This record gives sequence, C-alpha cells and structure tokens, in this order.
Amino acid sequence: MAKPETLNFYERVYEVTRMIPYGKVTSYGAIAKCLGAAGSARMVGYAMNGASNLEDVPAHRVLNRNGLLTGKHHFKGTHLMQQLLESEGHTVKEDKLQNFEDKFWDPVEMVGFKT
DNA sequence: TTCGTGACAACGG
DNA sequence: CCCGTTGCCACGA
Repeated sequence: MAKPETLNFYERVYEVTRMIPYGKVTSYGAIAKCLGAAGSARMVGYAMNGASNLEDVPAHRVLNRNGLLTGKHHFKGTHLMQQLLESEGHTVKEDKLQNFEDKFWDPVEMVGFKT
C-alpha cells in the first residue's frame, strides 16, 4: 500500500522549483526539507532529472548546498545551465555560483503555498 | 520483494 | 577549501 504522498513527490519538487523567483537559486536539501523529506535530497535531484526537459521547471536554479552546478551535465547543453544562471544576473566560476548565499532562496519560508 | 543506483548532505581528516 | 566515507530515501529492473 503505497502512500499517495510519495506518488506526488515528483510533483512536489516541480512545484517548488517552479516557484523559484527570477534571479534566485536554491539547494536540493532545501527543497527536500520543504517537502518534509530532508533526508531525500538525492531524490530531489533524481526527480529534477525528468524536469530538466520541462521549461516550466527552472532546474538550473537548483544547485547543491555548496552552490555547485552539479547537474549541468544533465542539461541539453553542456554549459546551458551556467549560461542560464549568468543570464539571470548570476556569476558562475568553474561550475560554482559566486555569492551563492546572497542569491539563495529558501523555499521553506515560502511553504505557505498550500496548493 | 530484493538489489543497485543517484543532479545530495553531513561528518571526519 | 578539498578528499573520502556514511546515511538517506525513492525509483527502476
């Protein structure tokens, strides 16, 4: 008997990722924590794997806790993710987002979306 | 159901 | 800051 919530796990990630404001970024752990699955940060990225094709889901705004563009290799273009971030006013150096903490957007403080 | 995998995170050195 | 190891949980076969 699988829980219905687990089935929405991917949708959860997509929704949170979609609501990421322009010029902001977040981490997998933050999203996972926002969903109530703090220990499932890996699943967030796993879910994003299918989202990388969805333009509705700005997966390029999702980085690891260190601000590294860990998933850039999964995008259509090798450096597409970095260019997208730079296009939004960010600064990327060696696959690493500069001033990451300043641009970090915590979804937990936005959890009040309540569907 | 079990096994293996993974765009992470946290800890120790 | 970098490096290696461990834990985490959902998904696919």
